[in-house]
Amino acid sequence: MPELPEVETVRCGLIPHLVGRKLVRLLQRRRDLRSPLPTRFAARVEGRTVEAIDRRAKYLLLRLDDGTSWVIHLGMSGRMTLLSGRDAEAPFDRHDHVVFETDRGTQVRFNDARRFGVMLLIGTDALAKHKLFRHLGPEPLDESFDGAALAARLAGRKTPIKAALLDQKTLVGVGNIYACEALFDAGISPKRSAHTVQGDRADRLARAIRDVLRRSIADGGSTVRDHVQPDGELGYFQTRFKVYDRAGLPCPGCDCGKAIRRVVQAGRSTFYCAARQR
DNA sequence: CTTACGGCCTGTACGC
DNA sequence: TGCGTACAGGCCGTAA
Repeated sequence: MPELPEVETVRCGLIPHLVGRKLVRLLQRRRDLRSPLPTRFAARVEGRTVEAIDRRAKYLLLRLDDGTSWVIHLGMSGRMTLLSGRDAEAPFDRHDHVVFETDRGTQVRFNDARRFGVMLLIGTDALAKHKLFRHLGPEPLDESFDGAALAARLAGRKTPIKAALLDQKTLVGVGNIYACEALFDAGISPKRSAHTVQGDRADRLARAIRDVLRRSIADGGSTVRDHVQPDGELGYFQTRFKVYDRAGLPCPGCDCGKAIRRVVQAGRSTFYCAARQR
């Protein structure tokens, strides 16, 4: 489900309930996510205190007090929901794969119908060198991310700019929705060869990426089908989409009067306005 | 090194 | 109603 804004929304929803709390019980209801859950998972988590929750790319990082990071990726359909009191006694859904509780009685359920999600326990020192993290590009919301940084990552690349934005080696956190939206906001065609996005175009695109991600976080992310905040609230940024999933509707950006088009690039739907985006 | 593609899963929407 | 198909917010491994 989640791109950067959805993961960030989940992170912020979990922090008040988990940071400083001891994890007292973990139930593993099935092991076979994208990769198998950690061996002796419950024993390695129970009794640990969560010191912080960070995010790198689309990964949540629960920092435990024994120097390990509990790495969680939500895949396409993963959710983390908080339950307390009576609600915590509700029967499990068939896709509630991992359930855990804190010393304050808060229950967290990790639900992931498609099982593209990931959970790992990795020593915090070793994280940056781990194969899942080693090749990740820059964080778009870091202060140092700007047009020049983006342009440097795009130099020499012949793939379409849309595909380059989805590649987490270029930059992290952008998925199909926000790639479409950012390209629209920047007025750049998704088909343009990535290496031609330099100078002013790269400045506009870097700014558009940062803006769209920030505005979505402010709205609690986008609830297209799966995303819910940990407290059960929906996200609302989908009401502000200008092109994503709007094929055939009029372009909202100018008076071009053209309809939003849908094409397939790298196996994913791209939505754009052929008049406004060059 | 880069790029393209199949595959991983389940659920849902749609056309017949 | 059922059935088949296409598609869905991600990413990995492989091959060229």
